[in-house]
Amino acid sequence: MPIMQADLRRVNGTKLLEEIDLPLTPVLADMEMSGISLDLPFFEETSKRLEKRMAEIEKKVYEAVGKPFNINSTQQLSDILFKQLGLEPPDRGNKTASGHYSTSAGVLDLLRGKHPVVDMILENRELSKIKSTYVDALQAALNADTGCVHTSYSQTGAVTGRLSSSNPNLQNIPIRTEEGRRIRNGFVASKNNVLLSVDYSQIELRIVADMAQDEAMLAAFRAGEDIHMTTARAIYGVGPEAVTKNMRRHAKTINFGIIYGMSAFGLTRSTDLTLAEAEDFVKTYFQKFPGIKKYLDGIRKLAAQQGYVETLLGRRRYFPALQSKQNVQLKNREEREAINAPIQGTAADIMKIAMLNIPPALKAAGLKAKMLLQVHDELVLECPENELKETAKVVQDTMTNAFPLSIPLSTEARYGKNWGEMKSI
DNA sequence: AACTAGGCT
DNA sequence: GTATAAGCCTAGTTG
Repeated sequence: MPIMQADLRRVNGTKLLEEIDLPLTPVLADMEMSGISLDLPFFEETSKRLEKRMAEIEKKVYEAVGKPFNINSTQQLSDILFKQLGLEPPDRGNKTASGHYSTSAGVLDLLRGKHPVVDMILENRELSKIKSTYVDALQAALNADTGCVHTSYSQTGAVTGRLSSSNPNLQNIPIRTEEGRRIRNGFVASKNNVLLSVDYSQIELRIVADMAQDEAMLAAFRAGEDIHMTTARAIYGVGPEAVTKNMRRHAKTINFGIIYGMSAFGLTRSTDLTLAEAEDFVKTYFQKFPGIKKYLDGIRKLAAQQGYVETLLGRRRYFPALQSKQNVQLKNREEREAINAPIQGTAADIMKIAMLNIPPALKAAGLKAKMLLQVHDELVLECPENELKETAKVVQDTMTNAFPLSIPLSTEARYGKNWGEMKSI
């Protein structure tokens, strides 16, 4: 840790609220008050179904390893896999701090096919996460008077200026897996209303393009191109027809990597590329987007000189270790943080401005919609069905125009009776 | 309270 | 030589 998290929050916390941050508190208070409706019977049924399935898996696991144990204990599982069953720990046997071999999903994935218990554990892990953190916790958080769950937003919960959400956290509701995504079906619109979700498309990459003033990337966004497709064409040097799914996936990973200050080595960790291939891609990427390269070098230098970086709106984040060359690891880490902070922070600033502007814009248009949730680049609202189109237009316009960059911001809107099954507008 | 794991943008 | 992708919140186990 470069800085104690708590210290940074305290130091910046005062500043954020008093000097820099936007007067968002009443807006957040309204959202917390509104909450979002839960389909309680749905959660009750899901809980039962998962419980039954997990009991089946548990039984099979005990049979497969020859004895019962606590399936939720990573230590017990580690001993069973790597001592009792004699499986070989992959990854040169990296041990956790407690001296056990890791049983993380990444490790288990590499052990697939070596023993039948591995797949069972993986399924159990997924289901147990969903049940404990979501199905059960959300039911417990349901307010009986309102029929809604009411989160708490913190304006100073993230060092970058993002909001955070807790008790319950509604910014990490599953979506990636099929079973997880189903949880969203339990978040429903209240009577006669629909949910409307509007998110910014690739806002962070647009911010990078704007800050770096990289001509090629700006041009791609101006032309309304699929940016990952454009990147794939650039790094592979092929035409649009020749871009395969895999090429686009690699390009997407690189684009994300840029935002996080990732290295070529990091690329090999999240793709199937070899180090040589990854290095080659990064080199080509910077040749095709020279403005990005210049920008990244510039922000590293600036952060070291000043000891801080700023978002487009002047939100600062300090990096005390960056100026001393003592600890290389710490310095590298702060360097990555210094690259990410203005990007993530500017996106947060823009979203906050939009959230300030939306309620008055809705009011001026005579619309009844209410903002319910914010998930960093997404807003979830609720509105009467017959006001859907008009509401979407007001929200999208407000978000698009929240803060002008040298390229337009773009949004996508979806609606539905629940958060899991939404259609494009 | 530390550790491990895993959910999201 | 070593580690290597930013930012969060929550649950279960362990000592």
